[in-house]
Amino acid sequence: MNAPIELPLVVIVGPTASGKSTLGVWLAERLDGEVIACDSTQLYCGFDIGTAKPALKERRGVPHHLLDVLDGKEESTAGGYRELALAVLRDLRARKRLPILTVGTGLYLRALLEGLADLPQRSEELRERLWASAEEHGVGYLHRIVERLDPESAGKIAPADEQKLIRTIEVCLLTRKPLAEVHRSGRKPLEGWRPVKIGLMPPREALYQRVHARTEAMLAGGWLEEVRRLMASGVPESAKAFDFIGYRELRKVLRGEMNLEQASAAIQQATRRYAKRQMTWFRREKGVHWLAGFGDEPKIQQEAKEIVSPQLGAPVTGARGIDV
RNA sequence: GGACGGGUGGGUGAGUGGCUAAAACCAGCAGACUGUAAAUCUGCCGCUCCUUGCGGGCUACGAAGGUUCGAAUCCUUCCCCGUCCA
Repeated sequence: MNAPIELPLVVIVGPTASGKSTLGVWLAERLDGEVIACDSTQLYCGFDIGTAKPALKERRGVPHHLLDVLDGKEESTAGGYRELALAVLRDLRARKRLPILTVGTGLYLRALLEGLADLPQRSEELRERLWASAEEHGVGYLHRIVERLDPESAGKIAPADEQKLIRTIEVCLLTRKPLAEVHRSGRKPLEGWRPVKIGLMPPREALYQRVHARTEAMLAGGWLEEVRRLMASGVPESAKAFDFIGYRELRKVLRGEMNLEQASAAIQQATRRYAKRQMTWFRREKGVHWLAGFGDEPKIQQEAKEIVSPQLGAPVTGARGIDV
């Protein structure tokens, strides 16, 4: 298979509420682009307000991809996202449109750009058994198993990190090889695209203020009603999407375990922590042009355009970036 | 005015003479993370100094005194908060 010609791919990273969507649309309007959401929560149909999914009017006629592609009962995965995104990229290549990725979920971006090792998908039966015996045998049990199956990975995972331990055991059992070894077999990075990465990093205080204001606005905009409707429409309580920030708190409100005021405070706090984790992740992302502001600020938008524009014509130059 | 109960680090709150710069939890900060990632987990968390060590100094449990080799912990007075009695 011949390697396809490299085309530019705009990637916008940043914490929640930093204005990625706004900047994405703004750039798309000026550069013949289409937006591809890279957000594990915006994938879900019906989960709109709380996931800060851009509303139709905010999309301003710019096509948006990978919103509303799962129903509430399904579960997204990094590998699944990669497949979906690759299909969209093929489509945009054929139609000669500039893809603009708005990225909230760092893992999904990495899965798309750097690929994933050839690992089996999750196995629910296996996981259930592991959870059960983990509960029975107490903390440390899973870690001891990993030490036996894959000492190298065991050294990298904390004994309390059951989620990662289970994934490791799962892969070891299904592939009959240590995870660490399977990882060494390599990943298949994205071919045919040259990422141009823009990072939004507004001042911490200002970001938190936006998070607070946005939470209030979402609640005023009918978020609780949305949750009520989703529950009534048959999305099971156990659905993954109901564990997203805000959705879990608002379910408590509906169950009478919490009042709206408490929920609002809890949501703001959880969102702040989430934003912080995103920043930790994105700071390590290579080749990002960082901008110290919000994506809806004209100054920032202009700067972003000045970074992207020169990259559009240039054929096969390697992506250059400023590391922070 | 009287009787109790209480005032602890950013918050909640344990601690009743040395093992206490003070549990635990939360918040905060930093970090890890290849199919749950809006998840999961880790470290730090009074100030300060350096020869970064289970190191030194300083400050700290409402305030001021006192007892003691040693006090957040005991005593005295004062100030504040809560409940009850007048």
